[in-house]
Amino acid sequence: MKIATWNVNSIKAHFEQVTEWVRAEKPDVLCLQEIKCEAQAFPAAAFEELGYACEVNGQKTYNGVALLARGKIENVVRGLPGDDSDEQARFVMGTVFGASRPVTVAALYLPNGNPAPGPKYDYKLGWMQRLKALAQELLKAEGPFVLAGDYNVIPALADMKRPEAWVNDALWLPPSRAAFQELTALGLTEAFRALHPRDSGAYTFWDYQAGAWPKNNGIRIDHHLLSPQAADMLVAAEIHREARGHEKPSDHVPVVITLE
DNA sequence: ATGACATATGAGATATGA
Repeated sequence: MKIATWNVNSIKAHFEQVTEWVRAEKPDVLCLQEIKCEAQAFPAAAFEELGYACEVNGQKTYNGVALLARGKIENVVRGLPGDDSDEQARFVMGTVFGASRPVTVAALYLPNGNPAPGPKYDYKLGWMQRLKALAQELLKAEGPFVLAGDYNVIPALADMKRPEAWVNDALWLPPSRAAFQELTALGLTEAFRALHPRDSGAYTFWDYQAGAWPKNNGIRIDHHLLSPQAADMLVAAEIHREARGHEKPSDHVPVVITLE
């Protein structure tokens, strides 16, 4: 069972690239971030033709996430629990059935948090605490779940080309990393690093500016966090960096894990 | 240090991104 996550930076702007990739890779589950459209504007029919059910938490202009799966999606949750006043569309979760047993999958778009310090950074850290609370609840069921998406957190030095450029950035500041480590300390496994412990230089985002892509000046911020039961099923984790080389690409590339 | 580049909105310039 292949579970992909991809920040597509507008599904409208990159629709052809995304559907072409889906036809080629045939992920069983696809978590999309920054679709930048409301639910009714999401091209669900095109994905349904490709065999996917779609659950969208949409928003005009900014944010927006979608959970796509071959077959049905049940127990859908839109919005990260814990703050009814949060109107940003950054979370959708559901149960999918492609594997030997049901798997809960969340598509999440964690706040950027810049500039830090400030209210946007406070929002990011609060969001991460709510995500931790959700993970703690999910862990009680002792079943497989995957929290996949754009975390906007650089976990370690090996996950960026130019550490000096990120010293004061919300993606790297100690509280951001500490909150991320609180998630893994619960017992969650970060899939790519677990399978590629020494793979320095593997990135998932390259800025559009200043020739970041040709210089491989990237960062690794798109992750899958797995419950212990999902980690037991993990056999592969790959970054599809070639997607960044297309004409007019998203600034992020797909990351795909395989569970068996 | 700043801005470079890209997207959406809406029709020019601004907000956001990371």
